Amino acid sequence: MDLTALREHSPEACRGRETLDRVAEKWTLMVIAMLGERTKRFNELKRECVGISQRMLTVTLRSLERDGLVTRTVHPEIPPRVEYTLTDLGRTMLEAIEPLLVWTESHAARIDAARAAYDAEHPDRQAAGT
Amino acid sequence: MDLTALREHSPEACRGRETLDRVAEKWTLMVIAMLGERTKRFNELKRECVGISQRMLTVTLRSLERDGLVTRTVHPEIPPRVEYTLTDLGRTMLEAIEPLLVWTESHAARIDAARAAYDAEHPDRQAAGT
DNA sequence: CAGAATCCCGTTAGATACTG
DNA sequence: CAGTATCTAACGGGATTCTG
Repeated sequence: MDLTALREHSPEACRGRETLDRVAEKWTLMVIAMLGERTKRFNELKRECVGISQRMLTVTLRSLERDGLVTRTVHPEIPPRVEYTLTDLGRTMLEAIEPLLVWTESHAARIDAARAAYDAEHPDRQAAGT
Repeated sequence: MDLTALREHSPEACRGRETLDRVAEKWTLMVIAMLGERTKRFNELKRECVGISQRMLTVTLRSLERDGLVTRTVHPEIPPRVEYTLTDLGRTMLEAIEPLLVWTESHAARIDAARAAYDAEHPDRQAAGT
């Protein structure tokens, strides 16, 4: 893999890093993963993204829409119904993060163990509020 | 792909989400990517992770070390030399994020375009300080 | 139901200065 | 060189209230 571009100072490289930042935003991966299953409504996403607040879901979705990763469809009904769907671009991103999601689930225990071991060996270095 | 676990409230699911958070920390992907090339020294990483501050690199590396993803080796010389290397676990993570890194580089332009288009169509909705 | 708006606090992260 | 320490501004993000 060639990562040369990430280190450069060109405008393209900056965009690459910005995109990396977007990926690294707290709820991006989670929301994309959930929408990867199928089109979903606001409250459905809210229920599934355990721990997300209403506000952050709104902000995240708006941001994903802006980046062309998610489509927002308002159905003019009462009560209102709004559906969110991955765009083609969003689906390419989903494919790109699938290995990471799988890794996350299958290695969580090992990381937990490593963390405990580290904390046991470095009783001094531990952060206060963790 | 089965993402059921991410939605659950079990301890394992919580660990999964925590691991997702760790992955989504701002500099994690970048540092892992850079170390994926080879063992590197502190200042080398600092130079390559454009935009990172000394403090954030320290914090990120310490955190990665704690999670068993990176090894820190101090060579007792003067001037001091400290080297960082991916562990086996870290290398499995590197493999998991490679598709994402590639995606990031190859789709940055499209995201940029989508963003510009969105901003043009929604002159009202734009955030102030973006 | 699906938000928008407001308030407000804790954490994050940059800048700076110091050290083994 | 490879950090640590401190101080502070900025931002993220929760809780609450209000609306079409």
